[in-house]
Amino acid sequence: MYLQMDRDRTITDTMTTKKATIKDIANEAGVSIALVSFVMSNQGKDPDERLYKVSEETSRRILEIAKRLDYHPNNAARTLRRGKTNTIGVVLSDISNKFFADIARCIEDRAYKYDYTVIFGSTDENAAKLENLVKVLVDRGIDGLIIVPCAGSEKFIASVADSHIPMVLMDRSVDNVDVSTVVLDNRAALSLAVSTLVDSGCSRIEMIGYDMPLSNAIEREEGYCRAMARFGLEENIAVHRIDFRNIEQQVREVVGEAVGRGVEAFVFGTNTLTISGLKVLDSLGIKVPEQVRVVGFDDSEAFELYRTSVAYISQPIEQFGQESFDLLMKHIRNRDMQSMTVTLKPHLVEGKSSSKI
Amino acid sequence: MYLQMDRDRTITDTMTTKKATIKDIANEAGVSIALVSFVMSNQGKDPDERLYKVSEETSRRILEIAKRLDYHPNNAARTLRRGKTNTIGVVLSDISNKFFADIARCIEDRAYKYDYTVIFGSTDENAAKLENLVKVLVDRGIDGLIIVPCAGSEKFIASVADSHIPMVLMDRSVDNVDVSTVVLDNRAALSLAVSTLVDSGCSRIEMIGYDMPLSNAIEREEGYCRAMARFGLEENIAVHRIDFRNIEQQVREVVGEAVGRGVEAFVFGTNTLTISGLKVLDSLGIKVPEQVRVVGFDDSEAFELYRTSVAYISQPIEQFGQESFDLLMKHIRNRDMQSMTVTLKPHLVEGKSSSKI
DNA sequence: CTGAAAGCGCTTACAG
DNA sequence: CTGAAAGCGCTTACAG
Repeated sequence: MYLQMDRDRTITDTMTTKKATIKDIANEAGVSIALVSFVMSNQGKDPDERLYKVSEETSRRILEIAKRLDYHPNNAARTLRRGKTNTIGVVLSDISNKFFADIARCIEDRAYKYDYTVIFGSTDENAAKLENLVKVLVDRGIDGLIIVPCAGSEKFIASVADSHIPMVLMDRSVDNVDVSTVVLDNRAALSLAVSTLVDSGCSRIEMIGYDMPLSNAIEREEGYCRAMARFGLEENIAVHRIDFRNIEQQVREVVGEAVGRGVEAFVFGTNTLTISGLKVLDSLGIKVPEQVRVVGFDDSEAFELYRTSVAYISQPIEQFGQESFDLLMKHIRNRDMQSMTVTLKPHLVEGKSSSKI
Repeated sequence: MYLQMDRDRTITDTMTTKKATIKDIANEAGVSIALVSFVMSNQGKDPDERLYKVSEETSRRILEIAKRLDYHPNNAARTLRRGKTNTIGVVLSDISNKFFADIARCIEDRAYKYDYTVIFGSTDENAAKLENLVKVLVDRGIDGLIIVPCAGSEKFIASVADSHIPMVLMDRSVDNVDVSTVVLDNRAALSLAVSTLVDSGCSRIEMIGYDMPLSNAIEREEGYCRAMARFGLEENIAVHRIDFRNIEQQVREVVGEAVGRGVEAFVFGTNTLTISGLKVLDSLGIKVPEQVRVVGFDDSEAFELYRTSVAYISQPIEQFGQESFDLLMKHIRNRDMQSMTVTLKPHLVEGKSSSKI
């Protein structure tokens, strides 16, 4: 019991031992806090670029004391003074979704390199949640935002753009808003998917996508339709739009019905839909690619495992993360920069299910 | 060109229109900034708990002006004054790994509820990176840390614990350090795995885990060995330790060799190993469960898809996130709290590959 | 080469 | 019920 109390007292003591500040260093070194601040802030800088010269000896002494006192600049004070947080907010659909988790990781790495901190938020495709998240982040004082817009958030996105907070949209674009955007060439992606299937002898190819008014969903549909038309398969065009709140059941119905009609191949519009579709096909006892061919979307460990593996459209994840971050940095550094759109190229990963038999 | 300039000027104007502060509100309302601050900080609070009473009318007027001026408290100033950031750091292995991504999502949701912001960092099982990340986060001034320790980080973890920064370890424990921890009952998990396989008629069951001195890896091995012993299968015990930097190749060798020896079943120690193992089995043309049975670890969309699906140990992801966060909150609120360990229960998700034929 | 001082926006005893 | 004032830790002209 006594031991316990001693231990607690020690904890409290340590707690009240405040962290060292520039004031402590200044006292110890017998110089002004201004000098300490200056030395601390000009560490890595090229001597010629420094505003003032500090004598080698003083500088060294200050640095040494700082080290001894285990000095760490107070971030809040610095932020308050500088008006810059070195933090960005990243608002995406769901960070537990593999596609976004992968991108998150790339952004994290890149931000770390640039001495930026990133705060993630998931919207679950809910516009109210997106709005709330962005507000919280802005209140926190982020320097910029990377946002995956969701259906219904268009007006709010426009208002954020108007407020001139540095911002980059990712994965999906929003019409009539002057904002930088990083997206996939979705039409090219679906064109790739259709071509592959046509090459392998299919003509009854149907698409399964989301029933959401999102740029990427719309463009993927368009890409599918155009590609089908290009191959003279207009009459086989069929797009099934799935409500993302009820994926499992709807995919089951759609796939079951389509297979019954003798469809030869499916193109799925997202990774979640692909997984769901493969499960359904499996449970129906339908063999891929023997009975039905499949082209999925996004990388998934599942695709490689699925029987002799399915083919899928692979998005350049790293580029998504990097380009979004880099573009945001540019906007942060130059607030007057023109907004721009970066379009990334997809590529097709062949699986036996799409190749010629 | 002129239009362009006009546009830029507007941007600049907007930019220099500074955000409203309590001072602006005070001026507008004809009261002191102290009063404004007080009103703003006691919004939701029970009137009886408020330190002072402010006249209804004044309060309402201030709130109204705040709203009109779109006032948002400056986070940096508040933090500087309060010495509390309402931000926690979460350092995990790799946020793009499904297991951690899922947990991250749970922590994010929970933190959001409690008005906390969370900053994630990935270590890639690299102790130096972990150390660096934690230092950056502490410099940023987080209120607490959730850490997935990696091999080699033990001493550093101990030093962080000594500094009395509120901290919770997750997924893995560290010996001889007085720190709260949330872990899976790994022995129970492997016991479940082995029992299931024995039930389905296997006796030549081998385990494939990581070659890492981590508590969870060690406990899973122990769990496997004990369970095998309990069933009188001591002589069949075989644990294969994989170097996590070279998973693919090593798993290929180990699995290939074991199958050659007529092994009946594999227990994999993590999701990554399971995926890797299933790929190898597939590429070797070995049918699961007909030729070899498999019990994997962690949920993966891939498992359900894998042929007639494999069985796997499912970890309670939500609890991992929630318990870790809640425990950390307790430590933040009560700095003298005794550290404690929360052990979560695994459960087995049956797949046809493990069930009796 | 170095120091004194103002100020970033907020909170919190203290005084009335 | 309300105000004046100090101070959180830092940066940045300004002055010498």
